[in-house]
Amino acid sequence: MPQTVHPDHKQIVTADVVLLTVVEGRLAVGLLTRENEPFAGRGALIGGYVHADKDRDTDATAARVLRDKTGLEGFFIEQLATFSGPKRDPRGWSISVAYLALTPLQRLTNVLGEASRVSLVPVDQARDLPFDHGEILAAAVGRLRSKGAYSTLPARLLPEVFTLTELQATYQIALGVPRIDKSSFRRKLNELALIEPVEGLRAETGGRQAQLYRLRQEISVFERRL
Amino acid sequence: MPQTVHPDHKQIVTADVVLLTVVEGRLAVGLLTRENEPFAGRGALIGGYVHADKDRDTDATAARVLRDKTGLEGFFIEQLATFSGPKRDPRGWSISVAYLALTPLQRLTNVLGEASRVSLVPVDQARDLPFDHGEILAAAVGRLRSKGAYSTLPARLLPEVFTLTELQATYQIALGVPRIDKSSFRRKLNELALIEPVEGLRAETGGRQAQLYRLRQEISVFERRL
DNA sequence: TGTTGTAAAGTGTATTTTGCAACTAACTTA
DNA sequence: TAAGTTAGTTGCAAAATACACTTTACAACA
Repeated sequence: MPQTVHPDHKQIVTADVVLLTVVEGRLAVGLLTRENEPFAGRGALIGGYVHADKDRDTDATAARVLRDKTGLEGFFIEQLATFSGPKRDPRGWSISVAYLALTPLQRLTNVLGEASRVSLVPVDQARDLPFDHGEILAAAVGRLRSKGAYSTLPARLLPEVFTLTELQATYQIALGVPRIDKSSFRRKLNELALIEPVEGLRAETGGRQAQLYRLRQEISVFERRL
Repeated sequence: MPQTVHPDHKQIVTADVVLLTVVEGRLAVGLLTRENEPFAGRGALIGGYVHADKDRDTDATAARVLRDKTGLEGFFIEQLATFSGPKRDPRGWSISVAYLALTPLQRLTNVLGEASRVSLVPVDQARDLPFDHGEILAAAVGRLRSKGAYSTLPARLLPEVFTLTELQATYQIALGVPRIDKSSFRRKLNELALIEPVEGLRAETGGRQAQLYRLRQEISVFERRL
């Protein structure tokens, strides 16, 4: 904490959101075409200035920015890390608190038309992002991959109600692994009591109907032994 | 990232470091007696303003602050999280990038005398810290506890060279568990090839001399299955 | 209406990992 | 040289996990 007088440097303080979802079995990031300089016309993370007068904290900035730019609210969002330095923004020394947001694709359908500026790009094709957004995206994907293995993060990529097959497929995509064993996966879900069944079955496909489940919101991170 | 004109609010941007070590078998945090208002005379985390002109990024701020206030360099340090809001600092809306630093107690001996302003307080006795430093401390301890179980973080609380018994004791303290099984602990260390023996034995105590080891720097985080 | 295709859900078991306890080794002290 | 202390190893039972296979439930269609 400050020991000396507040220095007079004007610092750019922003929040940037990495909005991830699953498109055709692949992780995709929501990018916004920039209207203003710098990098006007390029696709970048969803971000904006922190407004000290109206934002309770940077979490609120992230939520506000997401709401303003997509028109939607209630995303799952958590703080990722903070990026800073003189080079990352051509306007000068800047600091950006980055957030990871996860959403089912279904929520975004209204936002994706021609009219909107939001586009979804597979994460492995999102190259040459402006600022240090490539680095921020890599950190977000890394967080999802590593924390996903011991948390319910990947479930946030699905609607509130889902089948176990959908959940497993989503974990596989989020973790970037080819295949998780079905019985192991379900055994863990039961042991940890992460999910609970809800009324109703899902038909959709040609076979047996699947039981629907939702997250039991209490638990989100579980333990590992040494 | 910014879409609009840079707002004119002057935001306080700081870095705060949670310096943890082990004192008499317990986790302790390094606190600094504040010289200036607000909270002059109280013990607080080691922090300072980000200087956009001389700090490469906030990581550099944290390292600089730690060096300036303790006179020491080369601490293990990693970014923790960022705290912000209008209330946490009485001077106004502020944002603080918090860092977790770990050190062996031995490194601090010169800094702890009467002359120095650094004091070590057991983490469970560090109550009523100024600003939101209590919350930041809790986040740091939480990070060490959770990430410690699948990383070499706890080893950073020891000197570069250590015995396996010391390492195990340190893991137990860092993770806050009463006892880890000796053979399981050593089996894992070997499987993961986290450490390597160095020349020399440690006598110290009344029994058999212990082989000395150091971290193999390549690996710091290891995996778990689902 | 019975056969076939498909996906969900459950079962059995071999294998791996872990936890516990005892044991051997090396050194100090008296 | 006997007793005390800590380091390091080993064997085995119990638990957790991965893999293959079976059963259940539904749709489509001859």
